Amino acid sequence: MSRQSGPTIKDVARLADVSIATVSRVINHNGYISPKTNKSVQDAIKQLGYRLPRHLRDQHQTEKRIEVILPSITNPLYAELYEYIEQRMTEENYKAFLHFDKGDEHALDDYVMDIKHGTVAGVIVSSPLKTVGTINYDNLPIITFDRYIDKIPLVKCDNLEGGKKIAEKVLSLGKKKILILSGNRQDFYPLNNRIKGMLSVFNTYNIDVETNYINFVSAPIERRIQITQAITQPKYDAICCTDDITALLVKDWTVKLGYQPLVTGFDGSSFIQNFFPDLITVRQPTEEIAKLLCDLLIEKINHPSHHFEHEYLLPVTLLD
Amino acid sequence: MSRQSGPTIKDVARLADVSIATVSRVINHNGYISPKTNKSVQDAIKQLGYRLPRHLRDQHQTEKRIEVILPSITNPLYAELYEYIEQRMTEENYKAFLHFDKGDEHALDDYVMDIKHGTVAGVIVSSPLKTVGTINYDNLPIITFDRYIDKIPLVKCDNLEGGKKIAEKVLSLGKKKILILSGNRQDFYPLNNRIKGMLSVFNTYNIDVETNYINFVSAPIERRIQITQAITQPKYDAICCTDDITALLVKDWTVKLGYQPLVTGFDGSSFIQNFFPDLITVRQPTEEIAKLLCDLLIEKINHPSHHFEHEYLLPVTLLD
DNA sequence: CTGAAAGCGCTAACAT
DNA sequence: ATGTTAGCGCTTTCAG
Repeated sequence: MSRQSGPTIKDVARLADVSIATVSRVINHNGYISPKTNKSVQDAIKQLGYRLPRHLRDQHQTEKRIEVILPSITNPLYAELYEYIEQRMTEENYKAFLHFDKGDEHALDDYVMDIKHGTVAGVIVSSPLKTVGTINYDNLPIITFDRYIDKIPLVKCDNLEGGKKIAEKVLSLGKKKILILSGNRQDFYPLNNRIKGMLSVFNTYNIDVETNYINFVSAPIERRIQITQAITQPKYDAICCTDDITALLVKDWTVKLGYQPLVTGFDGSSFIQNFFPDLITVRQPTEEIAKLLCDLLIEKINHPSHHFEHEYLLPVTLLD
Repeated sequence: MSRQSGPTIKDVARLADVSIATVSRVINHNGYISPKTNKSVQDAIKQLGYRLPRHLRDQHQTEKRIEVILPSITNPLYAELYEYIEQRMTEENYKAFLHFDKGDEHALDDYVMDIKHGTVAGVIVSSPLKTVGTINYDNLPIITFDRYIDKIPLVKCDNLEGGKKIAEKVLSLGKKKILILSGNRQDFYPLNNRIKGMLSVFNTYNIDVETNYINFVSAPIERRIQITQAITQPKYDAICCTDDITALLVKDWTVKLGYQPLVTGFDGSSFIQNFFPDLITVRQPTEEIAKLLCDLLIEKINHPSHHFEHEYLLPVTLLD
């Protein structure tokens, strides 16, 4: 094996005139060390610019790793969520690592192995990953944001309530002919809670409502095309989208088409709040979601066999 | 040391009835292995769900790491840049890791050590990090996006040209009284090239131009406040901002103030192009920047002593 | 409080 | 083509 070129504890030990065991101890604040040797070792470390190599940092859990798997950070919702997660995890002395879902449904297996190898402390997922039959996920330190994966605890906002609030708002504005547009095929069937919430209200008032979806594609350009196909004529009073990005695209398209229905979104990231303050949408409490995800995960890391709910619901706010 | 709980190559070896060396060879596609043993080993690996632990994956460079240090991904420009970097690095069989600049100016040192330990392959930075005197950065696999850090090669778009294009556009629209507003104090002094470009054009035509800046703060809310302080009266024909986010904030504020100067931005991320198609701005070629960053870095990893320019300039497009 | 030494899971000569 | 064995840099008993 090629010898590492940076300084090792051996070098530090030699310089400080102690054994490598002692150096190890001061690095890990382990066992007792006399103030005197401590100082001389610290000095040697500084002088040589010594640092524990990464691979040993996670072999020995010096740096507790959390893997975060997201579909993309191009959507401000996820970008913000990740930044909050990263912040909180840092506060709690963990280190977050971001991964994108590459369409490999079995990606989770690898992380599970890493957990078993003791080399990652926990995982946060918000991608539609699959579970593998032979593994028991019950006591594993994994938490999900808004995705159902087997028995893994899930955190999400109250989508049903959000859908209702949107619908009520739309009704209060006197809209009668409505399209519910899902920005995502998966969410369309089985019907997701946002749509269910909207429908429950609309149906109560016998409102004329249609539903449609566009296939999920991350590139806005392609979504655009699908939207133009879904909305060809100005026949709706209001178009209720299941996410903000779709809403913005719809808004843009309808303007071009020369008609201006009410368009509503869903998610309400800070970015959207700041730069599209006029969009009627529902705010997912990103910061609170991140906090809860982290806190639950850490709880699960420390007490694998504690009882966890299958679902944690966070309240939602209408932005109008 | 606590024994790792996942299966090890030892287990695989036992099951496949070969030596651990053989298992190691099939894992690393090293040396010669008979098709027969290969198969039995592969089977054993599958059966046990064996996986090379992370720490060994990077100890032995099985997975070549690239560390990417960014200020934030809350700005779509950086979010997109990172996604492109991540994509390209994956294509090239590297694995990208995202880190946020935590205000620790000496963060680079740690990465340098990791490089020397052979445990990270390269680094891409876009944060104002400091360099440490004792280290020679010349042949180190580090590349910068739009930041001057000592002798590290830098990739950026042609900010000077971008500034000129913006100014020409503004003039062509007949604007006479202009404010150049920097969204970032650091960029204001020493004057950055975007502003220099604008000024060079405005001055040629003897246009009445003022300059101002707001202190950089990532939270848009705080920026808002600063903007309201910078722009209290409708005295400008046009306000040229050095980034899109600031431009959006300014636009929003001026509307509220009841006057509508021409507002221009800078960056032109896909997000902005898609959702603010009306904003006059300059497009940084994010994808090309990412590609160049990656390609140069990989070149530098493989040929540390090749000659590299100090600066690589990518062309810019006016979006109007 | 500190050092010697065994061991971690793996890779890489060196044999055969 | 495969096994044996000596490391790798560090942590962790176990003595003293």
